[in-house]
Amino acid sequence: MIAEVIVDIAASETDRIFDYLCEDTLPVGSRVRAPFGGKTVTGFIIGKKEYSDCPTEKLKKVFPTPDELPALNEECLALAEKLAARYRVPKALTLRLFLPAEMRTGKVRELVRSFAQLCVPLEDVKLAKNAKNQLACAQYLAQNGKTDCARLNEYFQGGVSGLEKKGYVKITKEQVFRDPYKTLPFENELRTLTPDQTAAVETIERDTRTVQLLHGVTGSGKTEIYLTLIAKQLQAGKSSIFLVPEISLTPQMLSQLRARFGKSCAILHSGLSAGERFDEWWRLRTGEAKIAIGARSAIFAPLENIGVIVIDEEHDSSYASESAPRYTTFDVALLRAKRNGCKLVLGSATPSVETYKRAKDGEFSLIRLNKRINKKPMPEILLADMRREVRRGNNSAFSGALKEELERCLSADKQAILFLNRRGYSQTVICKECGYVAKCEACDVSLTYHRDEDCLKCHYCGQKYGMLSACPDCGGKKLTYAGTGTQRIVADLQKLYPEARILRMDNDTTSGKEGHYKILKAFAEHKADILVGTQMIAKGHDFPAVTLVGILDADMSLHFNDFRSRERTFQLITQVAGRSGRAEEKGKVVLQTFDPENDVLRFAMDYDYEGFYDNEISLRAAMAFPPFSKIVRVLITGEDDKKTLEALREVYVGLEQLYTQNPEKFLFFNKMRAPIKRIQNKFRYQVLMRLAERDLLPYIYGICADAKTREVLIAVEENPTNLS
DNA sequence: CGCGCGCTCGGG
DNA sequence: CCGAGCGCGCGA
Repeated sequence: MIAEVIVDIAASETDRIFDYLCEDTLPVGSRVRAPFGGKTVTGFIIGKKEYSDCPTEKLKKVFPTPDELPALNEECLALAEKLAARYRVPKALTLRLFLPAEMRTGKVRELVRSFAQLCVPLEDVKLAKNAKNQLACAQYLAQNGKTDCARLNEYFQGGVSGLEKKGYVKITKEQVFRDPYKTLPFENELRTLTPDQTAAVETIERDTRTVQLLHGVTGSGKTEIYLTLIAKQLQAGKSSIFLVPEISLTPQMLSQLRARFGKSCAILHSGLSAGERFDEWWRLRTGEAKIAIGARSAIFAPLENIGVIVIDEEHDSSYASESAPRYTTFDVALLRAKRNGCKLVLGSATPSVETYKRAKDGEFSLIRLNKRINKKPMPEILLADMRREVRRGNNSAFSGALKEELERCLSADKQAILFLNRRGYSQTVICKECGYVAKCEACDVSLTYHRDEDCLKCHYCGQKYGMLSACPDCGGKKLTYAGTGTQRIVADLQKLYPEARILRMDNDTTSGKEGHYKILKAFAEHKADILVGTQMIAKGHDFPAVTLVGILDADMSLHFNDFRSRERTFQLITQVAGRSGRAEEKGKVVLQTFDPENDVLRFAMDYDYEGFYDNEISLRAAMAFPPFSKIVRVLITGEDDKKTLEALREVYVGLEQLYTQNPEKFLFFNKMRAPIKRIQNKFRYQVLMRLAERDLLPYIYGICADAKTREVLIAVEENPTNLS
């Protein structure tokens, strides 16, 4: 038979079907080895047929890999096809998404092991006198039966192969699984839910819409709802996908899930060894495990007959892929949900504005959980006006209120978390006396200081503004650009509280995930009193002894040069506040800002998501930002400046034509240098657009795909999270 | 993507 | 006249 093969080479030139001869038994979806242009590459059979249009003498034969099942099922193939078309990338790239990386890199050596077994009685084994190893090996096999060849070779060097050659031993290849679980007892039982939770589960099951948004305050018991939905599907013989932000796959959560679902669940996360991850993937593929749990990439889990897909912390930015194909997890999840006829459940305490709008518009079902399960109030948030602190002569990073609370906290032998946000190197100009922030007149987005040109720029429209020498509002001269770094904070803090044990966690000092985990563990065990860190300490961790959270520079995130900065700030504060007072003691949060009247901070203080949303959505509408438009950035990067510029020109010509033909569909269109002109030796240019409708997107992808060359990379980013 | 072919340029 | 270097097109 003829196999239609996609070779695993990520290039547009090879992105087409190549016909090969193959065995009739080799199913569609199989991974194969295919002779291709002088050497042998991996390929995927995406179809089979009787005849090929290709001249017979050109046809070569593919040979199978030792996989026990085709690596890709029909749904995966169809989905890979769709994604390749949607993002205009080679099919090899989208097919890869469905496989564990280990399968491609071949780093997993223990996938198949050889097993030896005697095939004649021991008495019939006739050997030369000096063949001691073979004899010993045969005796061992007679006694122990089928044995791993690797082990036999260790004991009796060369013995097995000698026996095999003489036909006394049969060698079979078998797949072995590593078991990352200590065999744990588990219960797949439904737990007792609160009436609110039960109602939520029932609504989700009853509602006919595919997408269900679960909007529940922190501590309202969303996780138990997900687990119940999944457990019910499991009982009905259906599989599930449960997605969480990478960061929240903490050891506690993992053991909780394993205790609940045992071997029925497979956990795909970066903490596993390559081999373990690989085996977890195969357990899903074979159907031995029916629940896939993991970060973004787990949406590609090789499952069939999916009963429910859950995306927890739906608003989390880690759900957007940052390299080609730049898929959004939601889009893929929706495709899979529709294909499987199942529900897609999104959960968050602070849904993204885009998602919430769709829910309010009735496209998604909206389920609210307004009460915390333990009925405890949310921690109280105190606002510390940093302008007043400056006026009083306090130029430190700590307000009087924060110091007061810290002292109270430390003397009660409780723990505190100090949080500071140094996202990127955005240089926002802020007046320390009145809280004024320089913003673009056209875009209402914070301006960014550019040292090389000594000017302020808007990253959304490229407009330049002169650098300020004094605050235009109050005339103050105390204009600053950046927040204080973690190191400085820790040093100052130690000076203030020489007795306190302080831990610091940030990307510069803490190497790798292991390091992070160690620090968090030490803090959880109360081996320190204060934890200072960035974003990463905000998520998912449970520190019962923490009664105080300090947010040192809320303005940093609030005035980031991004249309989502308000939204992110609200999410951040809500999330960080959730770290405080998780056990008996009531928690407190001190929120330091130069802009105490800011409405986002006010809404966050009151835990008023609805208020925040109403305010934000009208702002977005007024400025025509998403979800009322689509921001598209075409980023062109290359090492050779000339060739990169050439590619920019070509893309620009194509896009400009699109623009002049459909001016009414564009809210903004311009080409410019990327705000960071060079990263890792690559020159960067961009064409920035804001579209009123999304129907032009395929053309944009098309133009960019055509202009792509070997040395110049062209990326299309939809609603990008940062514009550097 | 990686190879080989063929064209070009430079040195002998 | 020959050898190294790069651009282009091909691969089933």
